[in-house]
Amino acid sequence: MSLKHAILVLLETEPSSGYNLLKQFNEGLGYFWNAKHQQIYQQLKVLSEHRLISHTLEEQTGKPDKKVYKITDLGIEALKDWLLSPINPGKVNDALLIKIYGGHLTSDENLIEELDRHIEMHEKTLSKLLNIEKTYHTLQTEKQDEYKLPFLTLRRGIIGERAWLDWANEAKLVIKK
Amino acid sequence: MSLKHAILVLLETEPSSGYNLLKQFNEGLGYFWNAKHQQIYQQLKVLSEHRLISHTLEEQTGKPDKKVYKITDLGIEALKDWLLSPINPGKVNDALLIKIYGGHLTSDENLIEELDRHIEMHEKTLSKLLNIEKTYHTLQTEKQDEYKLPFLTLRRGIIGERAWLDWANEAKLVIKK
DNA sequence: GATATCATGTAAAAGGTTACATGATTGG
DNA sequence: CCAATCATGTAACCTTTTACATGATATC
Repeated sequence: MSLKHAILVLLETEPSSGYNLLKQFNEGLGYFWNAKHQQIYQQLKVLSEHRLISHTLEEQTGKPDKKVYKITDLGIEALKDWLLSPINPGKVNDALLIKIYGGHLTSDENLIEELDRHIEMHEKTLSKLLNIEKTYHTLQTEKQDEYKLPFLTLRRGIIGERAWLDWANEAKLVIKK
Repeated sequence: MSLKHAILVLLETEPSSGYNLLKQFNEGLGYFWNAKHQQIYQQLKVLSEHRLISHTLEEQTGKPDKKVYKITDLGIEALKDWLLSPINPGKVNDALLIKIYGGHLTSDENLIEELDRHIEMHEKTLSKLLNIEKTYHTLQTEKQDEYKLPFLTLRRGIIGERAWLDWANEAKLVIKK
C-alpha cells in the first residue's frame, strides 16, 4: 500500500533509477520496506502517470540506458499530505512462526536447522546495519544531525534484528531441552 | 502467501469456525499472522476445494449457524510437506518508518504524535501478550511442555513488542533533542 | 566458461483490502 | 436505544509474486 510513498520519500532525498531504488530497498536504509524490481518499475510507471515523478533518460557507454526519476512539486505535495495522515501499524506476517507453532508435526532437527538458517540471515543483516551505523558515527556533528531521521530507521533495524536473534537463541534452547 | 498454512496449523490444533480463526489471528497466539475475515472465508473455500479441510454445519439457537472446519488427512500431509520446506524470512514493511525517514518534510509535533499513537497500540498488544504468558506459567509442568512451541511464538511477540517500544522511546528523544 | 552486476520491462496469477450485505442477541 | 458480539459471505479493486524476456560488461 505504501510502496508509492516509500519511492517518493527516497526520490525526495535524491533522484534515482528504478534499479538503484531496488538496491536501496535491499540494502540498509531501505530496511523498512521490501519490493521486487518488477513492482518498482510498475509503480514508477503509475507515479509518472499521476505526474508525481518525472524522468530523464541517461545514456551510458557499456551499460544499458538509465531512466533517472525525480519527484515533482506535485509529488512533494502528495507526500506531505500523506505524512500528515495517520499511519497504520506495521504487520507481522512471519511464516517461520507458523512452522514453530506447528513444529510438533515435524522433527526438532528440522526446526533447529531452519532456525539456524534464519539466524545466519539475520546476523548478516545486522552486521550490514552495524557497518552503516559505524559510518554514521564518523560524520561531523552537523551531518549527523541532518541525517538523524533516516538514522532512526537504521536504529529500528538494528534493535529489531538484535531482538530477533535474542528470541531465536531462546527458541533453540527450548526446543533442544 | 502462507495464510493457508497458518489456517491449517490452527485447525490441526483444534477444529474451528472462520469466525473463531479470525479471533485467534487478532488475539495472542495468532500474533504471527494477520488476516481479515473476508480473506479467511475465501481461503477456507479454497482449502475446502483442495480437500485439505472439511466442515460440518453446527446449528445454534439464538446465533447464526456455524461452519466448523477441521483438517483432513490430506491436509495434514500437505502441512507436513510444507513444514519440511525452507521458509522465507518474514518481511518488514513498516509505513511508520517511511514517515520517520521523510520526517523533515513535516513537523516534529506530527512525528511525536504519530509515535505516541503507535506506542499506545504496541503497549496494549504487549500487555495482552504478557497476560497470556502469565496464564501459561500457571500451568502444570507437563502442560507447559506440551505447549512449548506455541509459547515460543508468544515469546517472539513479547520480545518483538518490547524491542519496538525501546526503539520508539529512543526515537522520541532524538526527535525532541 | 560461469557468475555477478547493470538495467529494463510485460503478463498472468495469487494474495489482500475495501465496500457492500444481512440479521439476531446481549449488555450497558 | 446504541454498541458489541456472533456469524457468514460476494464483488471490485489494488498490491504483490512468479514466470518470462533481453543483453552487455566485468570478475573469478
